[in-house]
Amino acid sequence: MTERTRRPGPRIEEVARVAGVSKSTVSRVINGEKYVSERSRQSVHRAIALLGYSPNHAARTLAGSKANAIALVISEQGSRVLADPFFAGVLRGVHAELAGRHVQLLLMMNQPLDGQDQVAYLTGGHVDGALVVSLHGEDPLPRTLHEAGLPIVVGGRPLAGGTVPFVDSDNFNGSLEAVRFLVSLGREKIATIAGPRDMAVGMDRLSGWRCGLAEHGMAVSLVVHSDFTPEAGALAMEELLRRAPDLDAVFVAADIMALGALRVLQARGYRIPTDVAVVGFDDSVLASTAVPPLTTVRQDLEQFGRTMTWRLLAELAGEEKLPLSMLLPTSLVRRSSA
Amino acid sequence: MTERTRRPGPRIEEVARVAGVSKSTVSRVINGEKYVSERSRQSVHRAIALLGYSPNHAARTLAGSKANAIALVISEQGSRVLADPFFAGVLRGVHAELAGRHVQLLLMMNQPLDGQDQVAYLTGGHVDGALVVSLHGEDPLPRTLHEAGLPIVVGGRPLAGGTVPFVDSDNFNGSLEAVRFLVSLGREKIATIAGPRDMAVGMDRLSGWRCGLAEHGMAVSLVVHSDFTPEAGALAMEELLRRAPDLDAVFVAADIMALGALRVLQARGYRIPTDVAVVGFDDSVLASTAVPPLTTVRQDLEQFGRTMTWRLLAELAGEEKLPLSMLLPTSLVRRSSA
DNA sequence: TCGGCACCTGGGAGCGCTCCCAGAATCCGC
DNA sequence: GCGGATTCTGGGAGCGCTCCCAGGTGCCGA
Repeated sequence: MTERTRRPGPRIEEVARVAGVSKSTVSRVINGEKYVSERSRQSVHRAIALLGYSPNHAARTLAGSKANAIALVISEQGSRVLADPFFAGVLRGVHAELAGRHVQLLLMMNQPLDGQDQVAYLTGGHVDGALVVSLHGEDPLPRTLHEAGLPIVVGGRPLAGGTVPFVDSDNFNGSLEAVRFLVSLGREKIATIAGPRDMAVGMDRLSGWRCGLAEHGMAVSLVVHSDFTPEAGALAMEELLRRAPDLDAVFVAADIMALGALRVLQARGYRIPTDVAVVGFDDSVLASTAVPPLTTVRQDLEQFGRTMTWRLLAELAGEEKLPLSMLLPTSLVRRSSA
Repeated sequence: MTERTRRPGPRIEEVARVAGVSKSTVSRVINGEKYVSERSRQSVHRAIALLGYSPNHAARTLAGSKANAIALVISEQGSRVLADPFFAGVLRGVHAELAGRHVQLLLMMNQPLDGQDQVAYLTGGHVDGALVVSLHGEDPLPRTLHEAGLPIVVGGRPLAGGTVPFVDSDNFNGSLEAVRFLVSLGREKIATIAGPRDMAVGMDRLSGWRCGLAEHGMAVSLVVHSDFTPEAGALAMEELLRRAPDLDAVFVAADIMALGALRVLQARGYRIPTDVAVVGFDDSVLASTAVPPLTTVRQDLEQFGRTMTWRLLAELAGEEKLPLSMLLPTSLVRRSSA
């Protein structure tokens, strides 16, 4: 006797009836198409407000040619330490940019086991496009998806290069500015703790350091590669001090490594910044709470997320002549460590 | 002339044909219903694998009585500093628990502007349930959703109490253990920097401290409330030292505040842990990189996320006699600060 | 022998939209 | 005035599933 349970809320049909038009017209209004009279548009809007109508996502997706959803894919190949605050900031930006549009945000993490499935899912029409946050430069996922024809935007420059659209902080110029600042302070023996060679973010920051030193004819030999952990940063600092006990500045490619470096320097009796000036990168929470507070290069993660999303939505909207990739400005934040 | 574009991939009809059964039977196999012969089940599975079939989410949702999706709602009322690493850890757990099931994870952030819309969306049949991560104890959202009949699990005990299912770390016992540890070290004047009064996490950790002291007949007057920032932690520490310059231990309700406290203590010339023992809470990255490395109470955030998800899915599956709320064990991590 | 029940199966309506098509109304220049 | 473009509108097929219903089969106890 009981009717089959239905989802709550009014249907488009009901809106049409109240507005005194056909459901085709209501659909046109909802989707912002042209060829709708102002009169119809008004009355549809009124009806929607009156009934509290909200379109059924599943039905739109099924009937239409788009999924009304994008995926945020976190491609996790190690280095989760770096990823944590990075990720939260970016996410905030993504969400802000999506606000008000009828686009669902699906979250996927790239776990080793389901790489296959994931590609199938993403390219299977369940989403219109994807934001791929991939800190590991040689991750094949972005390329795979892109070649499968799925519109994507990668967060962080892919090492492989090629034609995949990406957004990244301007790591090169950020580092360059940091080094120029150290030089302006009169520092003459400027070392660096660089990121891993297989991550673009590591290489770009290293290039900036190199370039900054080269500008002033300074030697570019004091490099130690490390990964993005405080422990590795400490080891790298020890190595640098072994090679050059008289260095007077170090540019560390991530705040989290700088913490380790700071600890080693202090343990060895170096005064900061008097004896050794330290500059980090990221301006994470860690930077302001370090002792002494860390001078660092700030990247705006929320802007990062917004830009990725904007770029993807623009492509989905059919906009042309979009820039393939975009670099976001960084800025030096002066605190006490340099 | 061109056919209307269709999504790629095979349909259920095709699977049925290849398997030599009807689409009803294929549907039954996919949904794990009973009353399917072993023979049919096998051949359907073979056909699915052969064709690389993956069910269309929109169609399932439209036709069926459930949405096959859950929402992760980040209810952001300030205190984002605490939220960042917390959130990333929980998310990992949620995702891990969801792996392999055909349930989409939708992400929503609770921005002030769209509170109304959000409730409408969530209760409008777009999702089967929601995980609400809400650190702010008096957030009305959980209650609103719950009263609207949407199955939810809240991350973090709601202050209002009531009958909303939640998962939380066992903040009380974690703090209790920390204090007992300090007592076992022979400390006699144990202060605390507590969290805000309007957050359950703050109050529970404070209760643990109180209880631990009361067990040994010690005074429970050395309390300063603070918020979850290093700056506020520093101010709180200064206040404590003003009131009791001779304190010999401080239990800080969050690592991030402990950093500020540490800085103040060191600036005042207190040796850690010789003069003052410091114990934090959370075991975030901050703890291991602090100088000295922080003894702290560890909460397993991934487990936190897994448990929330498990609880929600179990409820959706119609399981009965589920515990209303669940507290997850914490453990003391001994480092150098105490 | 025969109902009754558990097990298994296929057919087909219909979920709530979008989008194609056909056609009506209006406007323009010649 | 008239053909054509442009603007607007409604009707209805169909997206890919789920779930109800009707019905078939085999096994049991009466």
